[in-house]
Amino acid sequence: MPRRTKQDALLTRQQLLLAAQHVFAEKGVSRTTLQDIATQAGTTRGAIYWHFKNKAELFDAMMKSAILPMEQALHQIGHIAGQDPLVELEEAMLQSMRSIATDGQTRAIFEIATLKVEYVDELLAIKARHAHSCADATREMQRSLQEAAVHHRVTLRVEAAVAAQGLQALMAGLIHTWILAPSAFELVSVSKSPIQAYLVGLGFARS
Amino acid sequence: MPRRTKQDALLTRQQLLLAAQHVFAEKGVSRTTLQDIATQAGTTRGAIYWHFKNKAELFDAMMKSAILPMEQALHQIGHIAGQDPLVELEEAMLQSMRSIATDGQTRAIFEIATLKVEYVDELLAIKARHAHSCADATREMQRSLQEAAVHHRVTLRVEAAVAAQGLQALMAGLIHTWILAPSAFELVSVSKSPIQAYLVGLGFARS
DNA sequence: TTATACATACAATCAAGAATGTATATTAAT
DNA sequence: ATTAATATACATTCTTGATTGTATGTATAA
Repeated sequence: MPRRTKQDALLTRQQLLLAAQHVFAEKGVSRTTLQDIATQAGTTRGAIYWHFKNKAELFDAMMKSAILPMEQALHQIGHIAGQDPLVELEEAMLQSMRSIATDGQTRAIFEIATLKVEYVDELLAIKARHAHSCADATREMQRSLQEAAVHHRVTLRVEAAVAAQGLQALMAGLIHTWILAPSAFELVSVSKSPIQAYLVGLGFARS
Repeated sequence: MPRRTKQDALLTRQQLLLAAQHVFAEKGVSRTTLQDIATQAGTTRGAIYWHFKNKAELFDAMMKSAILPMEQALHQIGHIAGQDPLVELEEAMLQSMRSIATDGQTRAIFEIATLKVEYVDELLAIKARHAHSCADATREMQRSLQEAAVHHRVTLRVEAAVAAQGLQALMAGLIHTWILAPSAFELVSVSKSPIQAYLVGLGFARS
């Protein structure tokens, strides 16, 4: 039955990525066999080896396909003209939390990235990419904080780069802690106050 | 040559744990074979199977042996009578950071726990233990924050439990981000200001 | 007709675990 | 104090299952 149309091929490729996401989240990356993924996708290993070189590249592609939309969404919230940059920053962070807490796909990706994969050998490149997007996020936050400082006419009590590093860490820590034990607290509602407290501590007036 | 003395046996056990730590940090848990660990320890797989049931229990024992001293150290810093609880809390957090940044053993453990292991199946129990000690730390922080609030005669601007959750997340996030890219910033010095900012944001006066 | 998009079959590797071997420390009896 | 008996602390060997990569088959779209 092989040799389907190009659209069909693209579809099976996407199904493979989706299947990989499911199985990785359930069994962890190292323990999922390509057979597992093929079965979940309703195909055979042959299809996987046609679309991807091996498990590492499949995982790589899966991560990219999942992270790209998130990065774009985060980057797009540069800032609407005239808006309060601080409110925008806060809202962007909480929005990220919201999607993690409510959207199963997003949550699965975070679970895999933080608890279900070992960053060694071929996967070290992916770790590097995570570090990179982490640094990017921090820079974005730094810019937002500086703009907000100008907008609110306050001087940051902490050097901007360090302040941004702290804010990024606070967000990452909240997410990480929640992923580790989602029933321990409600991500979005609990995140709000600490973020505001931190911003107040940086010098912004409490709203 | 077998049947050595009991002290010898205990020594090989500890060497196995140390070897496991090294190899796990280097190759990741799932990819290290028991042969790897045995070789690194200068013994054979027979020794491992004598002391431990399988790799999962060896990993479990390794984590316990490494985490117990840390937990004790953290718990012992309950508080010296008459001291400022806030200063003590800050100092305890920075001290943890310091040991992670300077002590190779501690750092290796954190690296394994955050980047080199997949928490699935038999290792889910260890994930649960992490979550548990995470919750413990948060409770300790909550207590410290409340005592500090009394001591400084301020009312927390954020509910104590939530404030503690935020503080724990901030610390966890800083550590996690640093483990992901140690060369990106200096853990101890960069952590100080954000922690203070957060505490100020909770309502404590800036010192 | 040819390259594509897979499915199927095959070979090779590899690690786990169990079984077994063995030399020595302990212990109890003499 | 010796010595026999036994349990200990491993080392070695073997089997088995699982997974990977590759090679080949094949029906169909282009």
